[in-house]
Amino acid sequence: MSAMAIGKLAVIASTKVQTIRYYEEIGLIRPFTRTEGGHRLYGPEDVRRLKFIRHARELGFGIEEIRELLQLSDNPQTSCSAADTIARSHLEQVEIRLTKLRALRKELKRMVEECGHGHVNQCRVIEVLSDHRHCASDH
Amino acid sequence: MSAMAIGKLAVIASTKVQTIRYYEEIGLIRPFTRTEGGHRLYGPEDVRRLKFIRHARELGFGIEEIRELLQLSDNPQTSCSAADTIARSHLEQVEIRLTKLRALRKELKRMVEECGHGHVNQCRVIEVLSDHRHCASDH
DNA sequence: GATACAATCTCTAGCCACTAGAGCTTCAAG
DNA sequence: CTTGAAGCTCTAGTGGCTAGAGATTGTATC
Repeated sequence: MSAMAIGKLAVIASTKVQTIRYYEEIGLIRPFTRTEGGHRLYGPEDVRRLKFIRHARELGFGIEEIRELLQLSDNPQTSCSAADTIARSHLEQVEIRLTKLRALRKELKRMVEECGHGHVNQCRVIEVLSDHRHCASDH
Repeated sequence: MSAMAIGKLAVIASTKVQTIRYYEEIGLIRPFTRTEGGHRLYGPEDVRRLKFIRHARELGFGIEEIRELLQLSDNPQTSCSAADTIARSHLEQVEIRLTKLRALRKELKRMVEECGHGHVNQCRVIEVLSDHRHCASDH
């Protein structure tokens, strides 16, 4: 009785219909059955699975990482260490991105603060972009 | 005498040859001439231009933003305010990304710190991913 | 039961910013 | 003059969707 069409699943999991079909194409999720006419039908388990996927995507995990995590959660007996490894390495990547982004912000801030508000030929924005040596920090 | 082939330009500007050809395709940079055989030839002005592009890319500017910035730097008489606007709005985007990334890191940290190191059925990593409500902060 | 219309179906192509490779031609050193 | 690196064009692939065309199905109303 709880079977639903793709549109409803999309609303529940805050996804787009096309995205669900895309996830099916790449083998992340499948409707448990179809109607005679070919419409996909999903159950509560599919809702959980799709929410899992979307949440992991929000946290920045890539599709292949998610595929692994799904496999793990499908097999509750397996050791937690694989999931831990994936999450840890993902965290590392985030730390790296954060560091880069902070350096970037610093540079951009300096750039706009020093903009002379005159003509382009005195503009620090253009000048800084023209020559890497004007940068205070690495990036 | 300072004319160089695409390979040398690529080395000087720390780019790949294909990337330069791609930039040409989308109209960011053009060789000032070609050899009879069709090989691209670049001069010092092209080096500066490509470095400008690469540097802006490193700072996270999109191609269309760079296209505008290039136009500005090509016309030193124009007002600086357009460049300023582009840089400022870019800075804003960076701030937003930073905020999101910090929330993300927090969540990931909590996730891996609470991982029980047992089996997946008690694993916080999987559990947190399974349900958004386990998250401490928005993302 | 007929009709209207929303929802779904498949298939193709596009986005961004490159990157990689096939198969051919040109250039420069010896 | 030969050789081999470097260049050429063209096509296709990456990730993670998103959008649209044109056909079909499902469902609510009369």
